[in-house]
Amino acid sequence: MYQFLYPMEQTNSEFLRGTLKTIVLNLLANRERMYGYEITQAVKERTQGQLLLTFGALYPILHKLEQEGLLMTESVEVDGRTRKYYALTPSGTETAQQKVSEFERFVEMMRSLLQSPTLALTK
Amino acid sequence: MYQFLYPMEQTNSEFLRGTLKTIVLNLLANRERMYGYEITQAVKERTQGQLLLTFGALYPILHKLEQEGLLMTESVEVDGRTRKYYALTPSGTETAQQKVSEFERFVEMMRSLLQSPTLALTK
DNA sequence: ATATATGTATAAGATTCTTATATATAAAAA
DNA sequence: TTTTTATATATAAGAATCTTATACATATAT
Repeated sequence: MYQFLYPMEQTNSEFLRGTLKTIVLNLLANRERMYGYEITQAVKERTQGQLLLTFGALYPILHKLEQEGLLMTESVEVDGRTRKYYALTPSGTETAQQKVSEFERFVEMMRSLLQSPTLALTK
Repeated sequence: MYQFLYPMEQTNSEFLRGTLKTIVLNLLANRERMYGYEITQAVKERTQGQLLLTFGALYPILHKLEQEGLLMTESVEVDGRTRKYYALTPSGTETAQQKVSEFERFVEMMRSLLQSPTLALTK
């Protein structure tokens, strides 16, 4: 009945800015192919409802990634409606991996900026 | 002569989007008060030249944080030029700490989205 | 004399996201 | 049986956030 036993706090954190492409590419890296609605549901599940990726944000991203040659599409007719599948191209697979490394590097950089110097001997 | 022995790779990563306020607030949390130019230099040093915070990004942030009551300013005349110091208000100190927690939560959320399900038993 | 370092600040433009809206079918609940 | 919820793709207006360019000004090093 209820999807979550406890209401989850939603993070529409400003930190998300600039991470959505990376999220989409990496979800696709794990699942062969997905369609838009499926991606929003996967994001919701994996974050326990913390992150709700909206269509207004998702579709422009999908279209841009396709245009950049990182995704390829395949349209399938289901129940009289067109379902559009997205899958990584070889170039997209490579980019997905690069983004993860870049993210880890970014996190380390942020930590060096956020930690207090008394704890870290920064001079 | 050379500030860095090895040329550092610059990260003007898209991940930075939305993190600059957090960075500025936390630099100020460690140093009593700082002026704009000093902040750009501190960012450069702490990240070994990886992140170069430009003035075009910094000043609008400082002004906005002041307007929100998170920073207070003090102008000092040095060599015929006005140097404007920024310091955290009590509210700014609180926000700085909150941002760090929020960032750590964000990183965990990102990891749950970026990791491959074969490694992580996601379902 | 020229370049580099120090210093504050605005403005035009690009990118990225949020919120609102449009369209449409199927299943479940009231 | 009517309404709500879930499923499905997509655009557009607007807000927020950064990048790049520019303006102004002094001091020091080359």
